[in-house]
Amino acid sequence: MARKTGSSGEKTKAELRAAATRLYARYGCAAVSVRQLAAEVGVQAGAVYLYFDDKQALLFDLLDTHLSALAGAWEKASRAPLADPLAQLERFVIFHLRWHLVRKDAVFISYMELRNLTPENFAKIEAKRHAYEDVLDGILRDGVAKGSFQLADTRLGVFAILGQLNGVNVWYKEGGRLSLDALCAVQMDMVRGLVGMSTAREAVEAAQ
Amino acid sequence: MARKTGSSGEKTKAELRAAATRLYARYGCAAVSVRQLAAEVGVQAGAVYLYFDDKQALLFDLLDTHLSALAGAWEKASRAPLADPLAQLERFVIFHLRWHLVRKDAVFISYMELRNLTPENFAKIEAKRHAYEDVLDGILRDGVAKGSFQLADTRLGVFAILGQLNGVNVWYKEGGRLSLDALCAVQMDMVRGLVGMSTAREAVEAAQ
DNA sequence: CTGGCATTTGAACATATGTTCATTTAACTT
DNA sequence: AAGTTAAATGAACATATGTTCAAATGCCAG
Repeated sequence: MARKTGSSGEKTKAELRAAATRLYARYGCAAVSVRQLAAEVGVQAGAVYLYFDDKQALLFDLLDTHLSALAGAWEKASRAPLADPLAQLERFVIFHLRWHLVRKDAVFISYMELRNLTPENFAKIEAKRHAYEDVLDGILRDGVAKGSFQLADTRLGVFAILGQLNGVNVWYKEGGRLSLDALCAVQMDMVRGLVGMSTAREAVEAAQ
Repeated sequence: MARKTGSSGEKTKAELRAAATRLYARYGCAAVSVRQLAAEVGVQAGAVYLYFDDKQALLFDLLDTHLSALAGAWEKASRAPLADPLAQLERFVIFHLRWHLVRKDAVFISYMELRNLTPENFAKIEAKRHAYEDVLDGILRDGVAKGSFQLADTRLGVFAILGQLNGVNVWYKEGGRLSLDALCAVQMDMVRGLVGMSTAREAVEAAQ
């Protein structure tokens, strides 16, 4: 047996990407062998090297694609200008939650497998992540400048908010006791408090 | 060569634990071989099996020790009764930050290597982590019950706060622009806002 | 129907892996 | 000084690893 009936290069490559995302998230990149990955797609180990130079290139491809897609999606979502810092913050929070919650595996990998990148690849990925963090930083700075937010340090605010939001990925299960909309509302409520806008009470009452 | 001069079982075991914590945090459990670990301590691979049944047992030992120590430390730190929910919350936040910031490697492992545990071991570790989360949940419930905190959902509050605080472990470097005390103050400030106590403005002004 | 191209195999390579154990040496007891 | 115990070796085992490549097969244009 050699070439399979109905085979296509792009299809196999896409399947490899998807399988790698799934397996790396579940077991870790180092714990998944090329043979396991290939088997998941129904192919021999050697076939993987037709699409990726080596294991490192595949990992980098996954993270790089993920972060580029994130940047693109935000650019699209933030096209309409908003004057109010709180509205900007809300747009960011909801975008972030929704985008990340449907990409749990990729998100997980993009944080956990950083240490398995070569230094050059690591630098590239970090630069993209940094750019995304700067988006939120800009919103916070704007809010502080306009007197809407009270934050002693916007950089710490960025990490606090992203830490809070990324935590959701760990425990949130679709179809649980909380709908996605309700989740977003509660999270946004806490973020609003975090940045020093104390409209929390009204929001709590509205949610009850 | 067999037994080395000045060797002691407890010492070697402790060194193995320390080396494993360091290496696992840096490269991941699956990516560190028993030989690498042994070499880090200046010993042969076989020696590792005098102290741990296998790789899994070593990993479990690290996580279990870590979480037990956390529980013990909190019990000690929280002995004095506090009536005010905000004071309780402040005690928790500062305890959490200080305890975790000097154990970065162990903390990192205790989150990242969960997936490499057997199901039984995983369950044991999760139970301990859950117990710790319940501490914070209790504080939040108390604060809500007494009308101090405004939170739509204390469980989500737990995850939000722990997410925020654990994020610190990723970026905080000792000797950076922020002292540990200043860090705690800013973080507590944001937590205060998050739970709906809007004393943020005064704190910001005090910090300036 | 045929020839070239795209796609995949399967075997092979060198090396690394987790784990076991008989053997050796150091330290402690008497 | 002799005998016992504690600590560590180093070689061996079976298997798994990432990676390469000539050969084989399916697809499509002429």
